[in-house]
Amino acid sequence: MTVRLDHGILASDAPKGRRERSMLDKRRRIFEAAAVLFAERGYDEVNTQEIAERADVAAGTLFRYASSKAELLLMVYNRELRRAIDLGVRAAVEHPDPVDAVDALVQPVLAGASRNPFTTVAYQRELLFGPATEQYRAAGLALVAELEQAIASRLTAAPEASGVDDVVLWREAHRAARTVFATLSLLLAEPSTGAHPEADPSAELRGQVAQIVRGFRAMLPSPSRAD
Amino acid sequence: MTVRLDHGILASDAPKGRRERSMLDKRRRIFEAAAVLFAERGYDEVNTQEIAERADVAAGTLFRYASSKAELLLMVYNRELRRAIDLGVRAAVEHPDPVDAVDALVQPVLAGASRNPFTTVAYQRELLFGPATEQYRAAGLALVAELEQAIASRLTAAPEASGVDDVVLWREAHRAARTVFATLSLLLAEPSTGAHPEADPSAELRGQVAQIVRGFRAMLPSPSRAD
DNA sequence: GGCCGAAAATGAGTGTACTCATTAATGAGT
DNA sequence: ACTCATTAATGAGTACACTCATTTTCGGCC
Repeated sequence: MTVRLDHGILASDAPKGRRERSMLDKRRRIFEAAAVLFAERGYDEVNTQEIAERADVAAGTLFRYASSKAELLLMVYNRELRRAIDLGVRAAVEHPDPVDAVDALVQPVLAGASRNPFTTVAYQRELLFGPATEQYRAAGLALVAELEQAIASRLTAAPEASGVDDVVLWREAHRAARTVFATLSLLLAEPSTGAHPEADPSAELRGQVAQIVRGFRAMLPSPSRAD
Repeated sequence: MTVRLDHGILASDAPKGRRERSMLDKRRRIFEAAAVLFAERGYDEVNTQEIAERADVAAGTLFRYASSKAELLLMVYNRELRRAIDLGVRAAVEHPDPVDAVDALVQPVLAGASRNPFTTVAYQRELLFGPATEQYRAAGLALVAELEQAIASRLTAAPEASGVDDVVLWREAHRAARTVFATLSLLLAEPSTGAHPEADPSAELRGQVAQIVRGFRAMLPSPSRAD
């Protein structure tokens, strides 16, 4: 059962022993069990015992792979967020207009959320307000930072940004990006707040993005009246 | 069940019997016990048993006055939010400039939060992402709506808003107000995310508000170049 | 193959938020 | 003052996330 690699392929995708393979497989089983159960029945309605059973591990073993139930949720849905961001980045390059581009960047996140609204609420809750030290939470926050970075980059690339002091430009771009994400978060919380029963969250998001991007432009000192 | 009052005083502040008085007093004791313990040791470090003991009621009795530990938190900190909003509203009228005014409206919320950063994180978490049906959560969300309304009102009162179609004006004003609150929420989550260790959250909030208000102005169709 | 230290897995145990069947208190009617 | 239906209070019980002392498995070494 030894893995023989005469060519120089990286060890990372060549499991080195029974032990490591077993752990990788357990991780996979746990991930899948959690993913399926959360999707089918929702975060609150699933208990860790069930996830452990479906993954065919003991109850305590779960917590060697994710330090809490919330971390399991983060682990699973980080992948969805990853996908949504990649989709958004690819879609954004098609749009010359900054508003269109930023809108295209964030819409996939909203779209992904509409599949499991309440589990998305739980994900947002744990991501933004959860305990500070957890590994999958940190990974999720890194994804958020990446999304914000993508938004900021797109904004600074706009033609009207030329000739503006870089420090000011990037500060304002990051502010706008942060604001866009904040708005997106609140929109994702809506199933829970029920505060603004928007007929069309997607259109509302676009409206907010338009306003924020306009605000960003208006803050730039050089008043190049483009558009 | 008839309320007999020969003078026209409202029934609400005239306890009608031993039972009602006893319940009011219990509510007061529970509120105070929760407030003190949360403030002293933080939400996570206090258990409901301790609150019950300090309030001198049985463990089960707590849950007749607040349906969950989270509801206790909401109950207590809604009062802080109420205070902060009132402060903000009073401060805002002093400022002729809309950016200054909106900034003045929201700064007290941030200031109040800095007293108990982590308990504020918990409050935000429960307020925005908690279970949908709870009474104190609904009250808290109403306060948020009130804050957003105050912001929107102030924005529509700006001179450059005159002569703009009311529907557009209010739609954009509410969007901006919502965005301001979203931004504020993220800023309040910072102790937990640690993502942007701003030296000065207050200054950052002002920067974001400036951008959002500018965006609001820029969306108004009539391009009255005021200021 | 057999031994041994290290690492992983296990599941009974623990703390705690919340429930609910039972008990106690209240006040309206007589 | 007594009865009695209604409502509040109670605290032992339950469910569930999470812990940790013990057991099992692994893999390097002879």
